[in-house]
Amino acid sequence: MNKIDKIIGQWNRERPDLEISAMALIGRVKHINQHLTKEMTKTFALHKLNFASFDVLATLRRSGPPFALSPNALLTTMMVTSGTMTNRIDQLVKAGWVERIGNPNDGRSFIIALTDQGFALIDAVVTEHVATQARLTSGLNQEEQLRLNKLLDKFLDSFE
Amino acid sequence: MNKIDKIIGQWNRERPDLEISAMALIGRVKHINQHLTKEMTKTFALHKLNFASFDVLATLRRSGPPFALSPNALLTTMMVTSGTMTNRIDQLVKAGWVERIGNPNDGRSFIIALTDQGFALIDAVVTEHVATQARLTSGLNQEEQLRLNKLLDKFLDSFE
DNA sequence: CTAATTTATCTTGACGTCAAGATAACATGT
DNA sequence: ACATGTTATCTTGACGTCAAGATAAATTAG
Repeated sequence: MNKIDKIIGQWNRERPDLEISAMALIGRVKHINQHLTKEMTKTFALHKLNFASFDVLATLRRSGPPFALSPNALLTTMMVTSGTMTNRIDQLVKAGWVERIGNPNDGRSFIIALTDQGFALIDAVVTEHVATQARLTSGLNQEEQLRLNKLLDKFLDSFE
Repeated sequence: MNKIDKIIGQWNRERPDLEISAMALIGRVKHINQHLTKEMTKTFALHKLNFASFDVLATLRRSGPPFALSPNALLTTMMVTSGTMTNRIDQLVKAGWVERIGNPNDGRSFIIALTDQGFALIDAVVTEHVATQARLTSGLNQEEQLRLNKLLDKFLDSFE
């Protein structure tokens, strides 16, 4: 009898007219996400990073050489607003992990490039991060993870 | 080939040493949660509510008569800090949906009680909310939802 | 060549949250 | 009684985010 089950029980008692089967599913997704986020953040904090900064560095790293993208490309990938992106970049520049490089062919635009320190940092952090993720999912065996992945994939696809 | 698959592909190319199967699973949970939250928020916004306010009103409503709980009980249930709770309550009091009622036996404590307007509001909103949730999960059939629920439940239980 | 439009990025102000600590009342041991 | 510790709630300051709009450069239409 966990937290979600208790909530469902309360609603069934108070509002038996409502068909709330979807609520349990959505509630579980929310709680799982909350827990995972909290735990992953701990790994980042060990390197003075927050989730947002990790996200930017990781996106640049996995984009491959030359490890540089425009702010616009970054905010599109991460689905955040331009204001948020500017803020994230400012912090990373201040820390010396990325730099803004002007585009000679377009006075408006820049590319955000990993510095050597930024590259070294994200390469180290992502290794730990992957280990954290493996630990967080270890409560399910290989076969369960596969089935869960398939269902989540279908769920996700249904939104488009 | 969705967004998650693309990220996995990039990591496999750039860091083939990493075993990143957990990343896809966690990434999907994150994206699904983000989408669900965004959609549910729209329902709340129709009634000038945000997610936080809905959460408080719904917790009071489903707790049953007399539809009142202490701030401490509320923040424990919702896993937010006391500062967050004070802020949420202040807003709801200002809007006239809850009221702070002092405890004659304990000068420190209050209970937060739904007003008649608050009760009427949350009863209406939750009905719409449940319909929204049903729509958001309609991409999976009954059997798939059941299997997903079971897997999520096990996943969630593995955190304790 | 100029004016209007589009594109890329940054700025501002507001919001919800948290961590840390302040405040005030209650409970307990001597 | 009184001092000490505990409990319940609120306050403050900082953070990350967003929406709206400002700025400035590039593009397009006439």
